[in-house]
Amino acid sequence: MPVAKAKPAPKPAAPLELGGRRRLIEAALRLAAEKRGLQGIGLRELGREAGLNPNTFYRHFRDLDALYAAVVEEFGAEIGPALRNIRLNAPIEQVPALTTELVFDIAKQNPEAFIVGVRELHGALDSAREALRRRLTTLAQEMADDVLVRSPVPGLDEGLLRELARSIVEHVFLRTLDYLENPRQRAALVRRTALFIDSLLYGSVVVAARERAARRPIQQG
Amino acid sequence: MPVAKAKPAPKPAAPLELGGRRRLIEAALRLAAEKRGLQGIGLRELGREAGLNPNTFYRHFRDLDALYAAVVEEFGAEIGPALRNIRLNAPIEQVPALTTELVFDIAKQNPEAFIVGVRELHGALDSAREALRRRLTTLAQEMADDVLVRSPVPGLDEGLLRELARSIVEHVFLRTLDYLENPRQRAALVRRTALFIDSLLYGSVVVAARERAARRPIQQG
DNA sequence: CTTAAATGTAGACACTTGTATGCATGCCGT
DNA sequence: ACGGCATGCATACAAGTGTCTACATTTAAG
Repeated sequence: MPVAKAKPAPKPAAPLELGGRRRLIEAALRLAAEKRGLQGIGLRELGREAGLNPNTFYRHFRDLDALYAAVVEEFGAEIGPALRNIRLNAPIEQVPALTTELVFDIAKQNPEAFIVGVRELHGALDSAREALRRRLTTLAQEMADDVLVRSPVPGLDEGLLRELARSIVEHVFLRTLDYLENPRQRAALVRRTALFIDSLLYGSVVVAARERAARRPIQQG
Repeated sequence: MPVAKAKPAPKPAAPLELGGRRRLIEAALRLAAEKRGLQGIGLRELGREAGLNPNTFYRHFRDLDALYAAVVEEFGAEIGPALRNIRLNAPIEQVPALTTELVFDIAKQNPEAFIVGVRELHGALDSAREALRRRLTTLAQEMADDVLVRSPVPGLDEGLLRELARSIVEHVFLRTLDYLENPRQRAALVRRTALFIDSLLYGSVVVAARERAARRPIQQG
């Protein structure tokens, strides 16, 4: 097997049974997370990282945009059910911390996917932003639904709740980046994130009440 | 003046009095905002965008990291005093909306700086993240100080307030990206952002009260 | 006015890049 | 067993890259 003229960087020890496509996706995650983001990866570099010929790329992906789509598609794909399970079953006052712990656990298991996914949420790739936004919107809608089931609050606008859920989900995912960068601060991050969630939810009740009072100031007794 | 062999892309109409360094910084912002981020820019492409010879880059910057530092340094540099002016002088209930409006106005005047700055807040460049974090931390500390001046709340931990201020500043800056992408949604974004700020601040009072009650449940009468 | 510094440029070099063409091998379906 | 498909590879091409050396022009200081 002829050796490339470039200095032979040791190929990553990818599991033998992984197909080329899988290897390319995981190589892309590694490179994007530690370097310049998805778009900073050349496909020759990608091939090297995957242990494949650069041309093999075109056997699995039409172009780099197709690779980006595949990478982003995986982000946060299976996190929803686990979050809902906690929200619907755990003691209510523990839900913020427990759901944050879960997201942190999953991030720890898939650090590159989280780093890349969260960064691209506001990144330069239109299609990636759209796909990731849909993901977060879905998670937020599920959260709002669960909150209404467990803690029905009369007068709380469902749209408002969904709105705040969207901000909460975004916030928690951003915190995974802080956590991955400083694993020793996990406990503090969980505490602060839970506080954030509590503050936002309790505050929304206060704000809603104030708005109702502003609209009909005489109606209380 | 010899013409480059590459197809002659029209040079941007930069003000004639701008020096080379300034042109390079602004070219970097334009390219980073519309393409692949700071690290996706080659310095030949940068030179073309700035209307300069690629080698001129080395007359102003030691390397690309030095350029990145210069770009990031400018982000949000003068926004603090204007925000404080509003927080300390406007009617309290209007502060969230007015400060959000101000940030949106400044973002509209400097869209590329905001796009690049906010993205790099969680980007791949360690030094950029650090510099931007310091910027946001400073803005958050000023906000917390101003809130304590205008709305002193007995028992509200100052550390907690700073923490939430940090989340608020981050959230507002993220919303500038939404605004720049959809200028027609400005009013809705301002309303929602103001609601977020109110909810977080009011909620923190509720949460603090609940924590005090949990610690000494008998002390109230 | 002169000199030094600042700033811009041309040309060259070695290297990398994305992508095309064609070949090779293994697997799967008939 | 055979043909088609999937998958991997080698080679080549044109273009772009970062950075070097040396020269030129403008500006500023003495």
